[in-house]
Amino acid sequence: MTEIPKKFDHAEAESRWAAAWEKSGIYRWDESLGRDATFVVDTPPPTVSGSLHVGHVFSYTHQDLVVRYQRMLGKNIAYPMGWDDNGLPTERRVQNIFGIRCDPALPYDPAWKPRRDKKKDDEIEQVSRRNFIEACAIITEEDERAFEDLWRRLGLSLDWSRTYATIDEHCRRISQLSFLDLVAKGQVYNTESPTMWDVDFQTAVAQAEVEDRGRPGFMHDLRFAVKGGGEFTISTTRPELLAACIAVVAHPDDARFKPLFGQTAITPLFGAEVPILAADHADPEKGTGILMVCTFGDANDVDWWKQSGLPLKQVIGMDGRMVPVTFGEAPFASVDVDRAQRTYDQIAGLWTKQAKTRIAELLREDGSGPHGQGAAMIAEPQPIEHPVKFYEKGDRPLEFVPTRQWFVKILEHKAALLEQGRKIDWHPAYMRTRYDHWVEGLNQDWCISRQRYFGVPFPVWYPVRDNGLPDFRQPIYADRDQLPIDPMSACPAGFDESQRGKPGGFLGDPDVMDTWATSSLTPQIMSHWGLDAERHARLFPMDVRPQSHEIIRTWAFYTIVKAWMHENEIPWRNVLISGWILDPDRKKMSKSKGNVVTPGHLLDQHSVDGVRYWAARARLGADTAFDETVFKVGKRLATKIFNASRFVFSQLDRAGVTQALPAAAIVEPLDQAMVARLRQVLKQATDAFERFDYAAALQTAEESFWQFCDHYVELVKGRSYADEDTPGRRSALAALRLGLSTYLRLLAPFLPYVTEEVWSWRLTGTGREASIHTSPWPDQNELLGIGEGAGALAMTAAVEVTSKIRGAKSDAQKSLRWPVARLEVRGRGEDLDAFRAVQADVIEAGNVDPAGLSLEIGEPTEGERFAVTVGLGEEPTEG
RNA sequence: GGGCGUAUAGCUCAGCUGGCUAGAGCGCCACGUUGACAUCGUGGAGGUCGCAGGUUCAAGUCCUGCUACGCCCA
Repeated sequence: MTEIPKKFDHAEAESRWAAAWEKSGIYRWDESLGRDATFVVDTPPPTVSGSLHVGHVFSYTHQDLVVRYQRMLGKNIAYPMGWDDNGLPTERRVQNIFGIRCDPALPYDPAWKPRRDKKKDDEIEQVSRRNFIEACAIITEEDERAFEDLWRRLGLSLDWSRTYATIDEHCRRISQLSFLDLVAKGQVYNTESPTMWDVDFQTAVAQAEVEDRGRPGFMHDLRFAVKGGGEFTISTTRPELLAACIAVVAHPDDARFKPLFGQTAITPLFGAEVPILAADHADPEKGTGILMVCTFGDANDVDWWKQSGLPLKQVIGMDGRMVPVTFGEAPFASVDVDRAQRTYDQIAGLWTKQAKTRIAELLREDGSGPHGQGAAMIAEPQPIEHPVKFYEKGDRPLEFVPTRQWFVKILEHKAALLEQGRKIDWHPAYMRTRYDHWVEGLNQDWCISRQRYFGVPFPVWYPVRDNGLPDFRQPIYADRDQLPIDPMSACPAGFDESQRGKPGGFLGDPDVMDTWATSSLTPQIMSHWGLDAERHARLFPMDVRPQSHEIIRTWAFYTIVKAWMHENEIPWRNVLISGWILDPDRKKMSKSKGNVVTPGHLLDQHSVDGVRYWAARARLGADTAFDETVFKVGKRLATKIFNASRFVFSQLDRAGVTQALPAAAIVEPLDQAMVARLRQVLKQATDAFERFDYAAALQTAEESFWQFCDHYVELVKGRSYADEDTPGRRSALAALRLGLSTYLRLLAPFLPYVTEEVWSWRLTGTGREASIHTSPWPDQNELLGIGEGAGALAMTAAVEVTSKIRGAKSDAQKSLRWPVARLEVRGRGEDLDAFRAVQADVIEAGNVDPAGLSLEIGEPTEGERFAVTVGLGEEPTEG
């Protein structure tokens, strides 16, 4: 029999149990069991950016609580972890750490090794695409290790044998399969069209990755000439796009400009003749009410241009500089070609910001105005604050640049996607509104191609025509059994490598997929959709998707899209949304704000159980302020569990009790009253967990456990200490063991280490009971055959009278063992009856002289059950 | 500008479909250590439940408006 230790060394216990759980494999998914017996979790694959903070600990603990409850119910748990390692965040880190950039034109250098010893001033090294990807792999492996170490320490009950990474071979295969399936279903297309473009990263981005940021700008009022005489003034924040102006528009109902519709305007400086037209998006209240349409200043320009049939004048390049253009050649017509060219040459090659300044200067010059009269710009530009679109990870505003991209059709499926959202249970329910709003507000198809390197390639080539240009309209798709492939190194069927880039040959698609194109498939990645139909059926649709609310529009949304497109299914039945960690000033904790707390020292100081307790107190969806005092409370609970268990087991040991005693042994009213309370707690905690409300389950279990310790255990000590084997002692021991065993299991999901530790002393059994974490969740059936006795009323009576006795001693500044010579209890008949049933235990616990006890029927004071008078004795009795 | 959420003791939070004389823990104050626990126990003091109206026999709980904060979207 294990000797029960005196102190709880949480750090030692944590490493010991983490290793033991891994060795015994209690968290493994059993592939042989069917869907109904299995509980499947679609865990967020974190972006392994290398930085960990308490926010991670917070939300991942939430899902683990639910998982541990389900495991104790006897479910076969499928709970894998994945790493979302491809994409821009990794590329950025790799560039910074190794001082490198990818140049896809360079050949692979097998001897090249990345170096970490570079200084800031060292020249950036250009490496081949394959070398660059190898460097990315090095970094992601390191980052993944750091995450895994933390997750293991946190006691997340993951099946580590199922770990995946979104760049690994299996995930590339599933992603490419998904792409080909969407091609077959007609849900994906490639086209050249203006796309939101980050000029620094030089890649397209999707609507979900775009955010509006309030930025200062200037409103410029510019005079345009009307052909044949007259003028008007437009307002614009982007005068540098003047050369790209293709039309001037005002609202169709705007009386001020109605006479101009159908006429032709002439742009200042560049002398372009452009139509004056009506357009609904022109806001009469904004600026002068009439505005220029450029290719492209904003999304309105893009939308309007698409249906206008007007030419495209692209002046912004993919690098964010003004591209050289030739006036006099279509589409850059001008009434004064020489002047237009002279003007434009002054901004060609400049960044847009510089071009704006230069153009503004030119517009101030005399003669730039309509018909050569005055300056085109009236007054000085007016400072304004306006929303500007940025890539969420970018530093400069997005531009609309026409590029060839792959898109998934989502705009035409809004109704179906909303319907899918309604089939899923959201917890809390109001979070579905976010999903609905996002779907309703979609205005672009999902752009899934990125002009990057560390990602999943498209399994696509393009035939090269006789003129040497690729034919994008006739893509050659890879065969399913070829996957995963990289079209930059593999050939399409019927071609050989010598034909790459040659007329009559082929070209590989150089782009990679958006990281969400892969992470939207996490259910399919785990289930091996498309590869293993039986396994898929055992796991899909999944039970729960835990995540936080800011990625409803991305991860949740895209996953719902894919499951619907592939199989007309929902990916999971429940979505659990965790809130955020706020700093003590209630600001969101984020790296950029510099208020991030890292979890390492918290775990050292407050123990894993203490930290998990803090996370478990936060209800789903609710943001929580970071508060270290809560960790202490959790650690205190763990200590309490440890000490209470020591007491109970030492009593059992003393009596030689090694097995659970029969239910029929619990005969004392106080013990039966404790069991009655247990019945309530069990129901409440179970109901809460069934609603995924782990926080409520914890609150119920915790509160009741403290009552168990502070009241029941104290009241029962007298009988428990008895030396002879009486029914009263046996009842106490049976109830203590039952109560403890129940509370330990109720608390096990929250505090896995301390509960396993004390469970292992005396309660470990065989099979499921080898670990508390696989032991059965406590059930009402365990309490069958235990009498109701005086019911819960008996406990209430005992607690209330005991509290009065304690209060009297506290008031008199005496110790709790100070003798009570006289105890008068007055109450109603039924309350007195309840008290009588437990009075022996109360007398013993309060050190009351039995001869001094008197009961009296009467009305207690308002709001209380009993009126109690306590007469303290003269001095403590010995022994 | 639209939407969602939150506002309850000094702090962090419970209070489900209205019945509370509004709770817990932390912190604070006082007292108490020979048998589970000082990583503790006992007791105590703390609130006109953001503001203003309304519904109701009854509102922290429902309705309307407002204010502050957080987030999402434009």
